Amino acid sequence: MARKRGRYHHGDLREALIDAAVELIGERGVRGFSLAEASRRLGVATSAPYAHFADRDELVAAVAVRACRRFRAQLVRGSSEPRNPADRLAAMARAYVRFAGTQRALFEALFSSGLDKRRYPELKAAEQPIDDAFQECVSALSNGTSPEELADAVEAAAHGHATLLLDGSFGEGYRAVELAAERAARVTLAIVESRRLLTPGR
Amino acid sequence: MARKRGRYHHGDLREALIDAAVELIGERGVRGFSLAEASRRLGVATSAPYAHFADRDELVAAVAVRACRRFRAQLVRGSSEPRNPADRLAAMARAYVRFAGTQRALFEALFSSGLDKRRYPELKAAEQPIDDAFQECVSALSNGTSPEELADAVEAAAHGHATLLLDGSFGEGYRAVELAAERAARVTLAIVESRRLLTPGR
DNA sequence: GTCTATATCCCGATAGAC
DNA sequence: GTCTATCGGGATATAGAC
Repeated sequence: MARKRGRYHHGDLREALIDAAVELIGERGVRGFSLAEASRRLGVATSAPYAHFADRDELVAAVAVRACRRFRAQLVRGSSEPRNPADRLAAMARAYVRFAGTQRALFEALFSSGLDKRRYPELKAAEQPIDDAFQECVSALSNGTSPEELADAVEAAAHGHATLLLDGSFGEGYRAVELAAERAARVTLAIVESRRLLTPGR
Repeated sequence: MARKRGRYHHGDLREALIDAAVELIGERGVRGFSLAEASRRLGVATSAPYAHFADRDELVAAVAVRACRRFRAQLVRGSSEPRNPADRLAAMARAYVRFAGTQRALFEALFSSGLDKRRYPELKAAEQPIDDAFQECVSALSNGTSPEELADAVEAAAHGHATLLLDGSFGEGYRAVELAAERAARVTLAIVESRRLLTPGR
């Protein structure tokens, strides 16, 4: 835990770099993030990171992997209290948007990094639990639709609200986050109620 | 229209730069776009663009403005044929996703550029007609909800499908685009049907 | 409006010492 | 595992000629 102190890292530089990356992305966005500046912040040589990451993108991918875990945790926690399935799903959508609004850097690393995810199988693997969380939450009310389609629909709706929130469409600040989250929750309830329309094939 | 020909531009370099930017963004994403390379493609000096744009971001913003116009046109065209309001709205959501899938570069310039839109009032102005298109389409069925909330909900749902599509969540290629577009259209119908849930206040 | 030339800066990545 | 040193590349932006 000797971060930002001396010139030498006897701790876990790998973890420290991920922390620094999150900070930097939070301040300037993924676009303005560089390996060199992360090193400077930690007081290590710009070559030091290469002992832990093959290149810049690999560090960003590591941030994304961490994001997946936190994200899933927040989704599960946020949706645990309501009793009935529809409300749980709506709470999950709300948690989804709140995560984007409050953990902007992590959300960006996950969805706005411009990374080619096909090149990072571990990231793909880390994303799966997020989908799974929706699936689980949905399984109790799949009557009338395939669970996959309902889960995907809700996830997409939440995702849309989240990204538009980060784009400024809901305004700025705490109020904007809550507004977007609430909207996403309501849309979720609407989708659930009319879920039979999601699979018109039958 | 003497693009890519000689060394000197007697035409409209400003427009040519926007064209080149669209091409480049399409090939490497916004992230990998540079003013310098756009110049190189056109065979002009790297300093030439500065006669038309203050900096790199201003060119990207110009691309985004063009994107707004095309986007709106496609939304309006795509949603003009169905007779009843709900189907029109669903068609608009479908067109939204198709635009993202087929005009990737323009969609990225608009939503994944990392631009601070507050700095580009003309861009804000150019975005308005897109919201308006949804508003108009929604006005015929606002019974039970405020038109704004219904329009925003559908827009967010479409946007979520669009961004997840570009992220690869629906797979790659033509099939993926149509799948995502169809899903967005169905979700729209579900939202419309249960739209009274969007405004629980009353 | 465009060119040539240039200044500056930053970044990614590697080599070799400790 | 980290440092020093360095190479090579590319980008932004300006100055001044045509």
